Amino acid sequence: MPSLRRKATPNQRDTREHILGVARDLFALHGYAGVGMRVVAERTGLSKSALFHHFPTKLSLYGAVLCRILEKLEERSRVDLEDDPMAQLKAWAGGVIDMLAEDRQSAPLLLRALFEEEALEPADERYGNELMATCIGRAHELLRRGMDAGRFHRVPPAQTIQSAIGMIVFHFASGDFGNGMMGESIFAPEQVDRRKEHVLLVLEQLLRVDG
Amino acid sequence: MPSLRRKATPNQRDTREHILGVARDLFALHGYAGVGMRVVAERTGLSKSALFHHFPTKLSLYGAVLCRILEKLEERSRVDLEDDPMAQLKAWAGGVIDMLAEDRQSAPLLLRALFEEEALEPADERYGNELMATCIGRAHELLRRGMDAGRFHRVPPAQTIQSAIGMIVFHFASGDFGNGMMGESIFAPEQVDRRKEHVLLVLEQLLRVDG
DNA sequence: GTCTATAGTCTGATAGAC
DNA sequence: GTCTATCAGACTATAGAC
Repeated sequence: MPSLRRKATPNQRDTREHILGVARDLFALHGYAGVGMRVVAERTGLSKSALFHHFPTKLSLYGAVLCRILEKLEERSRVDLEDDPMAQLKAWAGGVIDMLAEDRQSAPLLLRALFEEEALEPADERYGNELMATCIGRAHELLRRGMDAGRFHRVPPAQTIQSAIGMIVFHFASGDFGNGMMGESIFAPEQVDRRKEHVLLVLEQLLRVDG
Repeated sequence: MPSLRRKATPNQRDTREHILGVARDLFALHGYAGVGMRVVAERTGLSKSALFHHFPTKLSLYGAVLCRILEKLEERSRVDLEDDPMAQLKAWAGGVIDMLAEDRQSAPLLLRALFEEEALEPADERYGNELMATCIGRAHELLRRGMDAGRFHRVPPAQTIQSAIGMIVFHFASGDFGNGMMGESIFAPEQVDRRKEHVLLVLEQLLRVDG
């Protein structure tokens, strides 16, 4: 009966997952330098040494947390190239919004990773950049196709993508400031829907060619 | 000749200014927990104790840095209520963009302050919140007037402000990611102009009532 | 106002037993 | 794989001389 709840002697994978979840929450709230391995160990219920057994350095733990998030982002930003450009845009932005709304720690962590010049281990750095490039590349491609087909106004794609990311990531990283602005939790389901609606409206107004 | 370059025995104000500048750069790059008072002292050319004489705690130094930035932001976000709503919008967004572009450390510091739950000293917390509220309040007021006058479409003001802040602050905090996206430094003067143009275009497309 | 010296705590990381 | 015990160094902050 392998699918029964296992409680004792969790295997290596489960322990890793557990550590990653705890570390993600802490890094999101306090930043890389603000989190000590002691606290991570306490919250996971492990000793520090056991923790260092799973992740040989603090930086490797941080890198693993970031890559995990970027993998999800890459996965959720996929678009169907058969769709018309506006549907692709909705799929891209909608996917990213859903992902950031489901894991509330993702947006602050992503933002931090951008300006925190905390160089990751080279392998994580390469892998992370690759995932990010794929995600951004999809947006570039979808905008290019829309403009070439005459369905989108010709606006600078890089500017537009920066705006889209800003509108989306900032909002879901804005914490109490955002809660105060919106009058309720930015992660409340209906608030997430309203945010999606608004971001798509902004992009539509900018891009849509009136026919 | 009081205006000659004084080198020896700088007065208290100059020393404070010097410390604030050094600390701002460091906090922007490494976050609150990532900066030690030892490093701040080294970079300012003071001893640690001399530094603690000017700022009794690390938190008070951090608070002073943040408040300084918020003061500038408040100052630059002023609008002339006699102007028509679209001109007010341009003044508001343009002022904020200019400010963040002039002090490149401001945008990352502001973002950090939002989700870093690093409670400031109560006095700084209150003062900072007040400055921020003034700045945001101006945007709210300007949108309300524009809508009431029938010059702006009726879109949710809170959503619109979140989008404006996101488009502006994220861009100027995006560091190397942004540089890569734009193909040159996001702080190059002509890049700043292009960003301003784009953000205002987005807001115009969203808000402007065609006549 | 600035210094040297230091207190006491916390850091990331390791050694070696079980 | 997990533990206890420990390392050298960095941390914020203070005391007291000049």
